[in-house]
Amino acid sequence: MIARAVDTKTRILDAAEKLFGQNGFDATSLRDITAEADVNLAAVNYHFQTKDSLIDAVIARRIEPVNEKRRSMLSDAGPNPTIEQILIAFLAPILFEDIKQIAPLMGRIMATPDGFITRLFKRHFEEVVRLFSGALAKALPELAPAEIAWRLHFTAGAMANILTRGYLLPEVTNGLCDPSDRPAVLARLVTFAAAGFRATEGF
Amino acid sequence: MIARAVDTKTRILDAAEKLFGQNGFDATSLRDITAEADVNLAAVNYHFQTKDSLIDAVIARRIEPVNEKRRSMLSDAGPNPTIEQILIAFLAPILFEDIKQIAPLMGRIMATPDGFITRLFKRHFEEVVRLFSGALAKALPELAPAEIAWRLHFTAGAMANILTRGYLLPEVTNGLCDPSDRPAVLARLVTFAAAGFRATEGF
DNA sequence: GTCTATAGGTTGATAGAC
DNA sequence: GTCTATCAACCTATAGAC
Repeated sequence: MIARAVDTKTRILDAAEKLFGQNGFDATSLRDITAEADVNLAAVNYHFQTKDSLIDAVIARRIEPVNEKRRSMLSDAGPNPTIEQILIAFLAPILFEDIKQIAPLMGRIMATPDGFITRLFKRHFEEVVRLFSGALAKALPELAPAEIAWRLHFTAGAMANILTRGYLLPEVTNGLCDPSDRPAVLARLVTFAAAGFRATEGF
Repeated sequence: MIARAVDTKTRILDAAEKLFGQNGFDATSLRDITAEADVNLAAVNYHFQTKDSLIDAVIARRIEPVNEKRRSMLSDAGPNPTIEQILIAFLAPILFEDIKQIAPLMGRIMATPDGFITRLFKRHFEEVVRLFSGALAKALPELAPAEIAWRLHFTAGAMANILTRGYLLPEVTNGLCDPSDRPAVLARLVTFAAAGFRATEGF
């Protein structure tokens, strides 16, 4: 009998992460997951009790490292970071997570407005959003707090759209845009968002 | 017997639109829809054959008027519209559709990456995206076409985030932001995105 | 911890009376 | 066109053997 590289619980988490990212939480059944993981159906309920609890575990496993990276990058930028440094600290950790194939999952979380997922979203993102709002408010003292919140919301939406629908860009532009070149995507989004943050209120 | 205000087919479309917007396409069963519409389950299959076909009908009914409004607003702005005019023509028709309660549906479409919805999305949006990309390219001749596409993608993401997760802003900011004030939201997003479009490439 | 088997509920779609 | 009744397929979750 060939020993497995990882234990059943991790196999389930990996398979669930992949399929949730690909097809969404609703559209992925526990049977899809156990087939992908090559484990028995009942193992899911043994390790995670319910499907909702599995979703929670899948998300929690990935979000905290991203937020930790955000905090450390923001901290590394010193006591008076530029807007660009703040935006990079906010965006780079999640954009570059693609390598581990978890960006689709993050995109899916951003794109699922249902109550349960929203609660997870708030639980894991609210604190880091407050941290970055504070940093941006310090870098842009002339901008009202509400305006900071709005513009961070816009930036997060742009980011989410890359994660969820980035693949559409090459199709619409006949290959002109390449969403898989993450450093270039990051540079573009930071340029765009930084200019947006520096804009004078009203038009 | 009290005559109904609208026929069964329209009642189904209205109920489906409402529930798809609220809870998503997957999470809304045909039984949910027929209960909301107060019609018989079999009526759905009689009028629309399949659920996918119903989804198509619901989306098609709303998207074309929005795109028509976009085209006419862009046309009304004359042969050399400003970036602000172009962005307003693109954003206002969908942001102000909220009054008819269809913004949740639009947000849901933007936020559903699954294959079938994506095909509908492309079918109904690709042409108008090309039209506005062309207008922006004309207004910003120094900007590479790929850059136009990227920045319109960012703007659409910000817009989608308002439609899908705008309700989070008052919660996170303790009521500082009011997403229901659509003219103010439009002004803010246009200010933000116009500055982003005018940004110099690279940082 | 892992399995088989199944309970118990939902779904989309249809057949056939009226 | 609208109804009742129902099918076949799917789902999550669990009980109980090993």
